[in-house]
Amino acid sequence: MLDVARAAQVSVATVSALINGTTRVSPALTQRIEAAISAIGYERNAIARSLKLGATKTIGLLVTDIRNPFFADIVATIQYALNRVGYAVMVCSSDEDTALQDMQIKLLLDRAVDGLIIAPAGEDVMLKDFLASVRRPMVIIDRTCEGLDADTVTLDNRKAVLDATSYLVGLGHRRIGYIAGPLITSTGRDRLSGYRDALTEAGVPYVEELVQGGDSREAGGYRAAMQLLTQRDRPSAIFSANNLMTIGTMRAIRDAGLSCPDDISVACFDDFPWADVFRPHLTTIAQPVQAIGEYAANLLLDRLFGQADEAPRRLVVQGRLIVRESCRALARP
Amino acid sequence: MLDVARAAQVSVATVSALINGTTRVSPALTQRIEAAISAIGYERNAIARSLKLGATKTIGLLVTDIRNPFFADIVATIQYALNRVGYAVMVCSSDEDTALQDMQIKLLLDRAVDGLIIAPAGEDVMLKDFLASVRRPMVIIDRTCEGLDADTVTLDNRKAVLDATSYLVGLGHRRIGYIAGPLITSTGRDRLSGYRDALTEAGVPYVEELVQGGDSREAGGYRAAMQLLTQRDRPSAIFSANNLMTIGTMRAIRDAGLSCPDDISVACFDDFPWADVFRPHLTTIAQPVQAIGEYAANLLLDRLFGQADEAPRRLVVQGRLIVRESCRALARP
DNA sequence: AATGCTAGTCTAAACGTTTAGAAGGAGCCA
DNA sequence: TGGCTCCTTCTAAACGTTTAGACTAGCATT
Repeated sequence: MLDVARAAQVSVATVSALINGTTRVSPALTQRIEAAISAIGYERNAIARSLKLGATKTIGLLVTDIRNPFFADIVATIQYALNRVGYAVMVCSSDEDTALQDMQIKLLLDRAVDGLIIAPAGEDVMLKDFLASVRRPMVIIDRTCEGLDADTVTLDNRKAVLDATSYLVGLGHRRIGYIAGPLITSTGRDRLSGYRDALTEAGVPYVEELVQGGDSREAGGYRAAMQLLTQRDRPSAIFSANNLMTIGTMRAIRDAGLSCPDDISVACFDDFPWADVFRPHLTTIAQPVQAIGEYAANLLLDRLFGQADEAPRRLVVQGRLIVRESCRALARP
Repeated sequence: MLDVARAAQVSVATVSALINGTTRVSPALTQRIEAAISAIGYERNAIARSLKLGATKTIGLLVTDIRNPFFADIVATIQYALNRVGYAVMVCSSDEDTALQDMQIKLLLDRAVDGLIIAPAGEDVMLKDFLASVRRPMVIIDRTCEGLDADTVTLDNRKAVLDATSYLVGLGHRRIGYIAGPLITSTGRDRLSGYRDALTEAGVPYVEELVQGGDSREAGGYRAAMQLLTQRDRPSAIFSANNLMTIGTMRAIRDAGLSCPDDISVACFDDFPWADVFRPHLTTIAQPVQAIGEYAANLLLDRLFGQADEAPRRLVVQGRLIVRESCRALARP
């Protein structure tokens, strides 16, 4: 900018004024400055600008796994919503690893992001103190973090699983296997409680051995499903608590030489874009992904522009059970 | 930092020296400074630091569609590789829209990224001049950009499709439909040429109407497949040139009331993590995604650290045909 | 006693912007 | 002519670091 100013024989203040349109600049100088800019090929240094303005117009987004289509969708939506208003998005993936998660957050903070959107991994309790120490606008998505004063966008997980389980019960299923996500997360607990509540409502006894813990990845889903499928009194249906574990579940069913829905019914959390194209056509709970992303972006923008000290807002959205063909009705005995 | 220096009664230079470990600091001062830092809760301002150092330790990554599992995987791999060496990744998605792409690149440059990894969208020619004007280390992945002096990592697309097509021919197929990606991209052209070359090799005539252009999204794949399926002399096999179009293709087959592989065989580009779990078990060309991501990250790091003026390197990796059950052998007539 | 070396610390000048407030000039009115 | 206002432009001080080079004191060497 100094070079431009010299070439145009004006002060840097005038160049800055012209570029930012903060003050009127006479036509004569405007022309000279513009000529100098294009002659030199000047590009404003964004770092110096950020330093002076105290904002980077960048937000950090941390998810547990970009490869998970659910989060890929979330990332795309948030990215789009924030780009529209001039913000860039720095994406990190914690791979469900709390140590990595801490590193990533530090990495983001060290890039001086103006705000954060986080889908937390690992145990709430551990994370809480760490996040509380981050003095930056922040919204938590997907899972909650008990006791943390931050905006959140979450699904009504209990209700969603309750609906799906009730649907299975309605088809006549009594032994329903449940492949759970990690119970150290609010999501894992809420979804499981939906399952329990549905059974209770229907008067079906809750059987400990029908609930198997997965790790929310494909491998965990596979192990858990195998456990269920090899029990002497095999369940007639399985509910899988997230999309990656569902893939593992289906692989286990295949490896066990069984067929869905003939030998075993399957319902699961999270929809797939191809669910009605490949067989078995899965019955799923679809999350309103777009809405979650938009809400998260908007909550953060509100904080960035507006009242930073307002009470935290907690948005809860509803899932939707999409019935396809992976669950069959049991004949009444 | 000034506050810390004052509180510890030292100069800012000493504080900086301690924090960065650039010079030895006596135990007495070390203790005083550390006490002051934790008392004040000081955190180094990364922007000021970047300004002084002239580097942000951040790279920009632009893909055409984060929701595409292929790119999600690429993003995750690159992110991991760069995080490991202290770089953050700013991700943008152009949604195959060249105007949006230009905006995103400007957005990234305006954040003063140290380098760029780009999977270009749209016509090569348009992009070339724009990218050439970006004076920053850069590597192009997935597609090439004719005439642009940049490092690239690409797949041997022609060879991959040639293999797949030859496989179909070997099964006895003669009328093989081809659902092409946009021919304004190198990827689109190279893949198509693999198809043509395989036919030529086998002495099978190339039929214009068997090649239908998709838009590389699901909707385009659907339209193209429908076109093929409703021809009087329906092809016995279809090759779909990317993963999203494949979903569209399968949807079209379903909507046409046909079954794969009984009524029509399907092979396609890009593997799915669930391809061997859901039916039909697709025969696909798998790209070495991890390798592509790693190579891209390493090429960029080489540029960032080393010789910025070295001749551009062009890496080409090989795909792998994974035969499953979506293609059936035709009885010899 | 003069000199040199080492270790630890400091001063001050960058890095490239933005912006408050000063300065200068033109036009207008009494 | 003097006093006002308005418009444009400039000066200079931030923003929070890093770092070359100066300085000091203590100690060993000649």
